[in-house]
Amino acid sequence: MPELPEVETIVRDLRPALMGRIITGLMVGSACLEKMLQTPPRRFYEGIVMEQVQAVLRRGKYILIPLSNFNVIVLHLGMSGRLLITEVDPEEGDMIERFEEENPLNKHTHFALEFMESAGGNDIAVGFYDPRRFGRIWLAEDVQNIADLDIPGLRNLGTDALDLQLDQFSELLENRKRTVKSLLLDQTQIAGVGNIYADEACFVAKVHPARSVASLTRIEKSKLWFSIKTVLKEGIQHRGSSTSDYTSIRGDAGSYQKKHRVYGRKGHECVECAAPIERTLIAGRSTHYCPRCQKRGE
DNA sequence: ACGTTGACCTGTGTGC
DNA sequence: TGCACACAGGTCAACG
Repeated sequence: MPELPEVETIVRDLRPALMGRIITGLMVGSACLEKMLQTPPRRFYEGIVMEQVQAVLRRGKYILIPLSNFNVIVLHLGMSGRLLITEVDPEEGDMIERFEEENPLNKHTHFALEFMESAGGNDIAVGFYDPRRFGRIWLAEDVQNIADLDIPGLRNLGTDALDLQLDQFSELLENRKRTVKSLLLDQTQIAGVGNIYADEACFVAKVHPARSVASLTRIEKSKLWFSIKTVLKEGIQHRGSSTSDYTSIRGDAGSYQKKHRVYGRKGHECVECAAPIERTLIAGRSTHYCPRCQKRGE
């Protein structure tokens, strides 16, 4: 589900809610134990309990939560993962217990963190809801430099799409045979772009997603670079795309799906030329484009 | 060095 | 209503 704009929205909401709070509890469901939690639960618990949240950061589609003991909680939401925040009335007793019993989404809430009140507010819990269980959770220990976290996927992560400069982007395209779509989705090259925003960026740049990157002209390269930035920033402004699962930490939907130009619009009229949008498979992923605005040739 | 395919999972929508 | 099938925002490994 979540690509850069969705994860960025989550991080921006989570940051003020968690900053300075102390972690007091942990809930790990059995489904989570098997695959999702990548650090042994006892080690995870001992590495976070009574530690204070120092920051809430994003790298590509990963969420990082550095703690006062130099450990870092790392989260990846996979396809269907959501973080949901619950404020707890102190009268109601143990929040993790309540979370398990009363949360309407509890069947797929496999993991939760509990935070002590700060500055007089109520205690809160953050639940990790993930029906498909592609999400992953790690604890990186004794992290001296946040830039070299030893987590698979993060270790080889490319430059964050929002930080990518045009000259860097052009270099990534040099002498490569691969398709534009597969390059945009490759997290080791560009971090944060997923299936929706790859299609949207190609449309805005008027580039067919099956073109080889080597075939792009200098002007097409810079248009594509600018289009990536444009659609990601638009996505953030609209608090993400909610086409099926994604919601914010308060459970509300983003609105960028209403602005999609091609993604999920198969058979609908192109917003520019009214030709019907087509859907095909490129790099194994569902890909949407306008056959008239995005020519394969040249 | 590529692309493709299947695996990992559950839920939802469609067509018969 | 039931059933089969296609499809879903991500990543990883195996194969050709």
